Amino acid sequence: MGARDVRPVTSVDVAKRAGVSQSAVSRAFSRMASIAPGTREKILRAAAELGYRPNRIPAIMLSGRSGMVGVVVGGLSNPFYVSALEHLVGALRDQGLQVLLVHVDDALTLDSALDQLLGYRIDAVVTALAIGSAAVARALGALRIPVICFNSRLTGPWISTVSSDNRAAGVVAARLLAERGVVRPVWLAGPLRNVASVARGDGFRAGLGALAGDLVSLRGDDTYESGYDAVSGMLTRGVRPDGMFCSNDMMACGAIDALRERGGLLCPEDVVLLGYDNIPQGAWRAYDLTTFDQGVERLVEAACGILAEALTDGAGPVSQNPVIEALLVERGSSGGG
Amino acid sequence: MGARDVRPVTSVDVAKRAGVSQSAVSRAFSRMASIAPGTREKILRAAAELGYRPNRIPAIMLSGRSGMVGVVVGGLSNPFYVSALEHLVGALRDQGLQVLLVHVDDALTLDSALDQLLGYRIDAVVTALAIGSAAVARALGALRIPVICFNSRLTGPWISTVSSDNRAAGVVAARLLAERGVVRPVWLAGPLRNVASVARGDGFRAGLGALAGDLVSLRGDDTYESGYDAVSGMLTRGVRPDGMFCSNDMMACGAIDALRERGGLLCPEDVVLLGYDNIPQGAWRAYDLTTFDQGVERLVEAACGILAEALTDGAGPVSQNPVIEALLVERGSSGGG
DNA sequence: TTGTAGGCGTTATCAA
DNA sequence: TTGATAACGCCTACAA
Repeated sequence: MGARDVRPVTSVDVAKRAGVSQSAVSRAFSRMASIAPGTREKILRAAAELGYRPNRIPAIMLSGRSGMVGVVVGGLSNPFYVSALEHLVGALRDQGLQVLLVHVDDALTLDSALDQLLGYRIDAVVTALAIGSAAVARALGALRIPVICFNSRLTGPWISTVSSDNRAAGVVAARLLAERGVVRPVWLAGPLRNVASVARGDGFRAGLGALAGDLVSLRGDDTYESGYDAVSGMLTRGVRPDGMFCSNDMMACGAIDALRERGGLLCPEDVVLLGYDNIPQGAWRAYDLTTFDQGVERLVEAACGILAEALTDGAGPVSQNPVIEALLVERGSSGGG
Repeated sequence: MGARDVRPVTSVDVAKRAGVSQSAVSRAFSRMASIAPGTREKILRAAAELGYRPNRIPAIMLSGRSGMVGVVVGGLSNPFYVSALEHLVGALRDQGLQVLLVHVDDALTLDSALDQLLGYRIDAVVTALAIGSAAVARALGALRIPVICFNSRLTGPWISTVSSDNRAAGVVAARLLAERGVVRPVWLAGPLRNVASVARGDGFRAGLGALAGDLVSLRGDDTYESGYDAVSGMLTRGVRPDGMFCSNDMMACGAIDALRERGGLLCPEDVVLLGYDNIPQGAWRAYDLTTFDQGVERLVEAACGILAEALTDGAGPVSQNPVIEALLVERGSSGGG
């Protein structure tokens, strides 16, 4: 037994020092407890002297609620998810909730990770996984605690999803390209399993109207490299677009670089190009990317609202699916800004 | 009392169903406990039928150890820190440790956040705060649990710091510029409080030798915008460098864009330019940035090694300060790659 | 190998 | 307003 094992100061220690009962100490640290101001002060002084810090663990045992929320993230290589995480952590803190962070590579990791988290009696799960397989849905639904997703298609009595209005944004993108006189549009999609990407593509096609017949569709995996490669391949095949909508900003940046390097095409002079997410790098001068802002603050706010409701005492399973409008941010790549 | 309040399945429930004592259930789920294989199997079956999941909270009460590590991050706008966080979370998981994430804006937030975390009886704190003020050091040192920092200067019996060899990298950067025939070097520093940046600058100056007399020093705040602005200002003042070392990749990207847009200067033709961190965006074609890779994996590995030692039963305060060599990654901005 | 019983540090209930 | 006492769910001697 080394120095680490010095027993932390408990309420009993404080009680002894302050000459009161242990329950009095508990009351001194509780908001809505009736205690004489003098007693409380005496206790707080004793507590400060001893360096006492209330232990939350026993309260968790009694209440069955830990005040912790499991936050499951996938690849953080996309700055959009990082930003979402950042805001989420702050918003949860403001609600007095702690974040138990889990990073997940595949469904297997998810299962074992959730298992672990359940041992800690987390109150809810928030996930920003772009991808929702059936296995994931099953795992999350089985938890029987509130689950909140971003841009997913998962459903179930305990599952809520906060989405950006992907389809509407796709329509707006199409209209913008049409306005700019685009006649050879290209759609750079994300992975098929990314439902947000699918919705963006659907909206884009719908918005193109008659022009949709000429639409060239490419597919990437939401990374910069995949955008670069997809466009390089397209150029090699002799396709030279004059307008392009990319399912996210990372791919859009790759597309811009490929257009310039492999095709000598510049945005917006030769190609009117749009992305999605409004990541910081899109605003960097080398890209100056027109894009859609999902409104991370509003997404997170909606998520936390649902969470608050779901965690209300006596609330049953909560399932809501708010949709948040994405806002066009015009910069140079579309000839705006 | 709504649906959420259905009492979770406990070991007593399982015991009843399996027709054994509660302690038998506890043993069935514990590694090094003597239990008859048949009994264990019977119990596991009953547990599966009931959907029992061992509750870790009581064990925390008994042992005083939660298996949770507080991870404190500052701005996640720098992808380098994101990558470090990502690796860290994975590595801690592999050690059976959970991550309680805290996002901190200022010393005040830190204090209250640490207070909260202590209530959860976290076993240690890992922080990737770029900035270590005296207040932060005091707050962390007062915890009396192991604290591990990245690239900090914090000291104390409970505090360890894992650093990249910032000074040595600075020397290497200077030598590389000299080799490339640079005669008008520029150093773009980060904030003064960033000790890693200071060390990089010291090494750079030392490595320049006689050339150091002509060194132009700029200061940014580690963001893209600050790099862009600092270089724009420099160009306005008529300074036209032929070599540049930037304290991090974000500023380096800003510098490259400013050199091109505001000065018509290209890298590497006109300016040999280096960054630090090896963030993914540096590899994007628009930047093709030569940089130093801190070796996140090795940094994290070192941190976890220290942590494992510090969390060994009976270990006293552990304080180590390993330094990890940063590796030059040559790409186009220095004329290499 | 198995069961019984005590205790971990709080909060909540009840009596004083 | 206070203090004594019973939980909370599991782990761990100790006894059988």
